[in-house]
Parts: sequence; structure tokens; C-alpha cells
Amino acid sequence: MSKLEANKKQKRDSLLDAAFSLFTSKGINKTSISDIVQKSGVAKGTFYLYFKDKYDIRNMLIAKKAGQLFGKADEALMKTNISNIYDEVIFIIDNIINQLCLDKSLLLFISKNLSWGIFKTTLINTSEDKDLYLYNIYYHLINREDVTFKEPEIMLFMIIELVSSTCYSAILYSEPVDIEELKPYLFDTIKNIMKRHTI
Amino acid sequence: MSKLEANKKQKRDSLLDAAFSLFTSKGINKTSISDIVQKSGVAKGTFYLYFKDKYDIRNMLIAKKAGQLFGKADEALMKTNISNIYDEVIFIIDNIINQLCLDKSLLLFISKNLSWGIFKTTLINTSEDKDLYLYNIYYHLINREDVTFKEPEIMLFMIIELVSSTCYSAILYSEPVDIEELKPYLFDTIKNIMKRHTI
Amino acid sequence: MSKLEANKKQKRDSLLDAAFSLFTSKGINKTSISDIVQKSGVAKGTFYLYFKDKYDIRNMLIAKKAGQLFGKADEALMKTNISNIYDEVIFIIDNIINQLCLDKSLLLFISKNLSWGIFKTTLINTSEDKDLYLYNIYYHLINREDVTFKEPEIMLFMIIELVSSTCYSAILYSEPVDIEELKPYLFDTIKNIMKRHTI
Amino acid sequence: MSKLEANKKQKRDSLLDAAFSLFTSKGINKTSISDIVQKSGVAKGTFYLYFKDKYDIRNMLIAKKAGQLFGKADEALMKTNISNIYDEVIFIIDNIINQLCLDKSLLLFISKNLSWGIFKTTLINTSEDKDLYLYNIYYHLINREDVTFKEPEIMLFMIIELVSSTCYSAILYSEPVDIEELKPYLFDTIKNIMKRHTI
DNA sequence: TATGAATGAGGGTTCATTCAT
DNA sequence: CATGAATGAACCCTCATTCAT
Repeated sequence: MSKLEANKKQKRDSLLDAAFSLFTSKGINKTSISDIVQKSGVAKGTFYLYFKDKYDIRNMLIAKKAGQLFGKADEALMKTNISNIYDEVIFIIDNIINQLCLDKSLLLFISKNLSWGIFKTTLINTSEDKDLYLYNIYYHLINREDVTFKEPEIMLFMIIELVSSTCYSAILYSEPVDIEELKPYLFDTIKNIMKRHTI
Repeated sequence: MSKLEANKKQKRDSLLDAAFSLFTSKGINKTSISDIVQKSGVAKGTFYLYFKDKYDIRNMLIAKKAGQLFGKADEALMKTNISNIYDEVIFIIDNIINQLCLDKSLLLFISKNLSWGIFKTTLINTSEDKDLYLYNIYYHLINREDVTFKEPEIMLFMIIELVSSTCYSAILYSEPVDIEELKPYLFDTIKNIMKRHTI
Repeated sequence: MSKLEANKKQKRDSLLDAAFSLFTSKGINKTSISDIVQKSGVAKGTFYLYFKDKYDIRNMLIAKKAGQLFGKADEALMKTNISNIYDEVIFIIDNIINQLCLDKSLLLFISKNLSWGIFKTTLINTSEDKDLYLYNIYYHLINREDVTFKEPEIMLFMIIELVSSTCYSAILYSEPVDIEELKPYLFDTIKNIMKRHTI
Repeated sequence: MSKLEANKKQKRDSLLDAAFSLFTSKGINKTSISDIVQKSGVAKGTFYLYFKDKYDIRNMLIAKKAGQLFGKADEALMKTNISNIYDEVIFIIDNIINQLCLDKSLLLFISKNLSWGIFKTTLINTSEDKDLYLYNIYYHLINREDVTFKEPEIMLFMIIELVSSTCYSAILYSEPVDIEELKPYLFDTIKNIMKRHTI
């Protein structure tokens, strides 16, 4: 990478970091381009050399952060001996939930913005960033020798929506119960969804 | 009701209607107070006689619309002979899903804004508006003679979050599948959640 | 006084009290008619039955409060045996300064608004309110048997302006020195002004 | 100075000039930011690049105008042969009074806003603007070989407060007498204050 | 007299975007 | 590529005043 390109990447990363910090602390609506460039230490005009607008940089961030989240969970999974697919899924979800418990602002940011649409888009856009292990995880899930799922996409969709929406409330507001209290019921439900989709 | 009070209610309703129309067509962020009062035909200052700000009127609308949604479903249920609690819940959910299929802008509005927190708040604030049957439905569910649920609040929480988040994607974007295609899996999952919470 | 008239006076006084409380705590600029009527407990329209606007009620208050200030000082003077005109003036001024030290918000209100113009107007409008002893004090000062002043109005003008402007800074901000430290120099200057105006 | 910086100074000066013109003609309360930028010929947002709010630009103006006032008086003093400190002070005051007689709107603006606090602040902030001769004048007064004053700051404070408050009334409203009629008494009082502070 | 709902002009302030440097 | 001064539309909100009741 040339010096100039490295410089550009550094500017871009700086803007991404500043935006993430502000989005998670103040919220997207209350964050202005001015805030981002000021925190980032670049000029206002520079922002527009890298991103179209606030929502463009937000989408980049969601993809990046969601990818990191799954990536870490996958890494952790690799270090275990779990081979049972049901346990693998539970492990991944549990790991992600734990990550989000430790970084509630990330949860706030992800939950408010991560929809199935973006999730799928991120799955497809695997080329852009090497951090995105999502694609691998998904295919790992689908193309197994030991288990075949009926309508695996619907299954995964229901699981992801159930987890993301219940965790949002449980982790951030302990409503209706604390996340640790919710987990047994949640994991039980997930296992059941999977079992009922197993042929 | 005096003429003056009737006039006031009319103004308030006019503002609520205008706001709902704009929120569902343009989104809340893109809707300004100016837009609302202009559509409503009242003066700008009048808005502030009835609501604190844009988010105040939004909350009133969510409560009102969610209440109407459940109210209609409850009415329809009364006309059936269903007495089994599992079938009752499925009926209510199916009815609400069908209502939302016919009014996608309402779905867009409700989904983006209805959280468990607001749901509970709405449940509690029964006195304000006679449209809110939620309280009745909830208690109908909990205090049954035939069935006792373990942790009914967690159960209801999971069902509501699962339904609202999956329907959002399925109805509006047919992602990952059309709502009608999703229903069997969704209802199956719901029934299972309930069964596993039955003592 | 009829019951109706008593009721009216009560409303008027209530408005005056509320306005004074708000003017001294928030400042005139930041006080709205709405604030006044709300604190006063009367309807908005009622305000306009008694006062033209915010500045009308302010002027009434200045006259009233300034009159009370001088009235109290005069009362205190009566209880002393001071007969020397120089000492009488110093006594009055000292007494007023002490009153203002105890009620700094009153000082803030009076100082910002009391000009020689209003002072003279208040002197003249003796009929309106029995609280206004200013007229008596002034004539007491002028028409003495023992001492005759050259240009007594200029003398009084200079004294009042000197006292009011220096006390404002000294009492409220202790700038350039505390009021007690200032007093000797101030009183010395006042005595000198008087002596040089004595024929 | 680069072209850009010159352009910026021009914008800032343009805003200051417009604000001064409006403050003196309409008063600060009745002057809006909109008025200032319109008169200045710049965009509304530009105002906030240079000043925090209306009161920020007011303070800048007071410092600037007060500095110019004293600066001109000091210049005039240099051209005389006066060396006696008492006569110097009287000369400065007389010169300033005369300037204010010729520019009553300036008097109105200065008097309403110039407090001892701002006066001292202006004295201290000498670095910002080369127009501010106040510091020199003050030290010229204090550190003399021929005369030593007891508590010179109190003395100066009393003189400034006496002059500014009496002149306000006399120049603008000829109350209680015209400024020219007041001068002898005023200067006499000032001289006496100084003498009594002379050790 | 007394009320208080309604008005709507106008206030201060923000901010995405542009473009000359 | 990078800058940051300048823009001006658009925002939210306040408030003195009116007038039908």
C-alpha cells in the first residue's frame, strides 16, 4: 500500500471511529457531520470525499461491527470441542449476548439499525472486509453432513429476530427480566425452533 | 361535553390524525411540527397546547393505534367460539397480522416504535382511554382457570418480540419469505413457547 | 371599600407580588406575562385588565418598592435623636444600604431600573400610594431652618447617583471592595458634597 | 495578512458595525440576530462563526467603544501641557463627556452596559486590541512620582460611577440640569474626592 | 369582570452542503 | 486531495395579544 493510500485509509478509519463513538454516545439523530469531523480531526469537506452522508457511514459501521461480533463468537467457537449443531448455535448466540452485555452502547447501536435486510446484505458483501465471517458461519450451518434443516433461512430469521429483539429489552432495561434470567427460556425456545426445523 | 371541550377534542384529534398521516408517509425524523400544524390546519402555537413535542404526540399515537389494533382483534375473538387459550392467542396474533397486512404504514409506524416498555406502559395506563383493551386481554390470559403459565410475562414478552420483529420484515419486504409462508412456522413456534410455559 | 373593589385590589396585588418575585429571580427579560399570571393564579386575559404590559407593571413595582425602602429608613430615623441634617442624610443612606444588603434581589431590581427620571416621577406621584414618603423626605431636606443648600436638587442628584451606582457593584459583587469597606469613603464623599453645597 | 484573513476581519467588523448601529438605534432587546445579519449583509449562520450570541457581540462592542473613547481622550491630553494629576483627570473626563455629548447614542449604549466589572475586565485584556489605552491611563494615574493616592482603586471607582451615572441623565435628558450646568459641581466633587484620597 | 384557548409572527440556533483556496 | 469559511433554509419553540365565552 502506498503512503498516500495508507493516509487515506487512516482518514477513513478515523472518521469511522469518530462516528461510532458519537453514534453510540449521542445517538445518530443528535450527531452531526460537524461533530464527526471535529472528533475525527479532519476538515468538514473531507467527510464528503469518503462518505455520501451520515447514513452512509452508519451502514458501513453496522456491517463492520456486526461482522466483528460474529467473528469473535466464531473464533471462540473454534477453541471449543462443540460439534453438535444445536450447541454450536447456542454457543454463538450466548457469546454474542455476552459481548453485548459488556458493550451496551454497541447493542443500542446495532439493535436500532440491524434488520434482516442489512443482515443479508452483509452476508452477501463478503468481499469488502475480511472481518466478515458471517458468510462462513451461515454456510457452516446450512451445509452440514449430520443435520439437514427444513427452510433453514426461515429458521435462522426467526432465531435472529427473536434474539435481537428480546435481548435489546432484557440487556438494556432488564425488562421484563434480566438477561441472565431470560437466557434459559430463550435458549430453550431456540433449541425448539431448531428441532422443529430438523428433518 | 361543552362546546368548548368538543372544540378542544377536535383540535387534538386533528393534530393526531395529521401527525399519524405524516409519520407513516414521511417518517418521524422527516416530519416537522410545521408540517403537522399545516396539515392539521391549526396555528403552530396550538400544537404546544396539546403536546410537548414531536415525541409526545408519537407516544400518544402509538398507544392509541396499538390499542385499536388489539381492540379490534379482541372484538373479533368475541364473535368466535374459541375457548382454548392457545387458539385464542394464535387468533389474536393472526388477526393483528392481517390488520397490519392491510395497513402497512401502520405496521411501519408501530414496529419502529413499539417496545416492550411502551407496551407495558400502555397496559398500565388503562384509565386514559377506553380504547385500550390490552389490559383485559393480558389479564384474560394470565388468570385462567383451565391453564396456568409459568412466568407468563416472559412468555408474552418473547411472543410479542418474535411476532413484531419477524412480521415487520415479512409483511413489508417479504423477507426472508412472504408473511403467509411464514405464518405456519411462526404459529408453530408460538404454540411451542406457550406449551413449554404451561405447568 | 366594597367587596368587589377589595377583590380587584387583591387581584392587582397578587399580580404585583408575582411579578416582583419573578423579576427578581429570573430578570425582567426572561419573565413572561404567562409566568406572571401562572404564579399569580389569575387568567391571562386578566393581566391586561390591570396593566398595559410588562413594563407597566415594572414601573408600578419600582415606585412601590423604592417608596417602601425610603419609608422604612424614614421610620427608623424618627426613632433617633439625630437632628443634624448631614447626619440625617447619612443615616438614611446607611439604612437603605443595609436594607439592600439584606435583600440583594431587590437591589438588583431597583438598581437596574431606578433612574433619576423615575425617582422624580415617584416623588411627584405622591397621591397614588400612601407608602411614598419620598416627598416628605425631600421637603424635609430642602426647607430647613438651620441650613440652606445651594442647588439642592443637583446635590441630591449627585448623591443618589453616586450611592446607587457604587452600591450596586459593592454589595452585589464586592467590587472593587466590600460595601462595608467602601462606606467610610462613600460617606466622606457625600458629606463633602453636602458641605460644598451649603451656603 | 492573507486574503482570507482579511476577508474574515471584514466580515467580523461588518457584524460589529451593524450591531452597534442597531443596538444604539433600537436597543439591544429589540435587536435580533436577524436584524444584525441583514444589515451586515452576511448570512445568518455566519454570525455564529464569530460570536456566541447577542450578548457576546455586545461585550466586544463595549470594550471596543470604551477603549476608543479613552484612547481619544488620552490622545488629546498628550497634546496639552497639563501635568498636574488633578487637572489631567478632569481633562480626560471633560473630553469624554464632550465626546458623549456629540454621540448620544454611544452614551446610551455605553452607560446601559458599562459596569465596573466590565471596566476592569477591559483594563486587564490589553493584549487583544491595540485600541485599549485604558491600562496605560490607569497606571499613569497610580504610579506617579508627584502624588500618592490612598486606595486609588476605590477613588477611581467612585469617580467613574459618579460621572457615568450623572452624565447619563444630564446629557440625555438634561435632568436635573443640563450637562454644562452640572459640570462645575461635578468637577468640584471629583477634585474633592481626589484630594481626600491624596496622602 | 374574568377567562384561557387560539393565534402566528418572530425569536435563536443548527447544519448539510458547497466551493474557492 | 484537503480545507474550512460561508451559506441560508429549516428547525423548534415562545409569547404578547385577542376575543368568544
